[in-house]
Amino acid sequence: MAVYSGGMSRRTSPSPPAADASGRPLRADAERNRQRIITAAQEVFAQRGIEVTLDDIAHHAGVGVGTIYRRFANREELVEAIFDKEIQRVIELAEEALTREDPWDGLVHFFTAAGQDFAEDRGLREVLLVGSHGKDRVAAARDRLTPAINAVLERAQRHGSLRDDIEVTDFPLIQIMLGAATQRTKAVSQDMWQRYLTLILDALRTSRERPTALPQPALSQEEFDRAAP
Amino acid sequence: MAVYSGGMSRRTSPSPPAADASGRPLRADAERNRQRIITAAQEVFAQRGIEVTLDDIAHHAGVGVGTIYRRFANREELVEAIFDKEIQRVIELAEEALTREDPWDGLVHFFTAAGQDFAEDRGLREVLLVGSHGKDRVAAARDRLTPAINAVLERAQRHGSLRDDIEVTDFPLIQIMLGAATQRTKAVSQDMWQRYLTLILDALRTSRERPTALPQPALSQEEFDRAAP
DNA sequence: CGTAAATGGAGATGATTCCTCCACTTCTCT
DNA sequence: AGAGAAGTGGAGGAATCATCTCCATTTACG
Repeated sequence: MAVYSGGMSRRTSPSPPAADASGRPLRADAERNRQRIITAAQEVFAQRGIEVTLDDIAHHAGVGVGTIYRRFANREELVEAIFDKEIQRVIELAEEALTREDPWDGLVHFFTAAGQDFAEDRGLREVLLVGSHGKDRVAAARDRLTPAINAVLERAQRHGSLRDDIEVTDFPLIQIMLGAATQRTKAVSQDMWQRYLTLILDALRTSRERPTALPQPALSQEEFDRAAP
Repeated sequence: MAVYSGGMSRRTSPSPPAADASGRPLRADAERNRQRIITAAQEVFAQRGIEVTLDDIAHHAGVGVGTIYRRFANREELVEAIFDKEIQRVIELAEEALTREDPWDGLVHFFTAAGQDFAEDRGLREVLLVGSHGKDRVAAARDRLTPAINAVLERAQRHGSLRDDIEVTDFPLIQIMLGAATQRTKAVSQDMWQRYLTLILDALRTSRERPTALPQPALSQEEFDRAAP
């Protein structure tokens, strides 16, 4: 009963073929299954978080659990394999923001692009924002991420567009807040987080005369109820 | 090994003595234990959420699980008994906000008081904001809450201080976001949510020239890591 | 002090998860 | 083509964990 469903978002790029412990490359069918497992894990983690069972992932990949355990020693190893790649991407996003000409624009772009990644990937939120899972790996990633975020923020502050009292740790906390809004509303609207990001950006500006137009209409009471998990 | 620890915050008011099914009042020791159970449940739900086991609550109350099951048919019944009271309090907060003279002031006060309640009570957040638990009871409560919130918001909008594009469902979503920030930071600071509420209030104003001073300094990187669950 | 009420907490019951194991299938290489 | 190595699925062992029941014992109270 295969439920494998093919590619996911732009974040996916095929992993390089893996070799066996003794250096021998994987048999063709094994390699194919390995890719399926990785893709399935990305999708399932993204949709339902890191707590999902390996049985779920196996089922989604259309393989047996045994097959997963043949390639990954245990759950943790699979989780790492997936999120090393995804965390890397967020770092690139921050570095890229610095190349934008207008500092405020760079900041907005960074908050939005990261928000998009987090909105699409519950697993990524849980690993990178909530903590508690795979501490070491994540701490290392954060050490690369922090200076980049800092640069984005400070550049916008010198420029006068970002209020002075914002610091690095505000970024993950804002993303955590947006993630919570996403979680609560995603059953009904994928992009509600944009409404709240726009609000928060209005808060981050040094000053403003009028509200920025919100990109999403508020949920109706009925939608809000329907979205309840 | 009793761990019963006495009163909690202002939210506590002793429940009226309960009567047995046949109308007979409870024996003195039974009544005492019933109160202990209720208090313990409030405390434990508040600290660790509704998912805690009844064993935990029993232990915290210094009674056996059997004693809980003697008073409450099952888990769900206990949860309801606790949160009916707490939800009621939030409703009162909204109604009270309308009595404040300045509309913006009323709104700020309401968001803050509710934020405080949610920050102190993880169980309340889970029941009232996240949904998924005790749908019916909560839906009923929400029907009373909604008009009150609406009144608070509309009054501030007519007054010109609150931006026009905010609606009722923004309130619970903002509280959800603050709750997420609280959850992530509470191990290190109880009041971080105030920093982010202040930011959000700056977003909700129709216009402003300067940032409002933030009531809490940002977390340091080290604190942020240490706060990880 | 006798009796009805109340109690504690071990354990029955039922989920749930991770991971192992091995009879069987599928590849690959000569 | 056929032997042997590599790979596979998924039932089920082992561990954990939560709800709720049961009853020998303790406690309150007329």
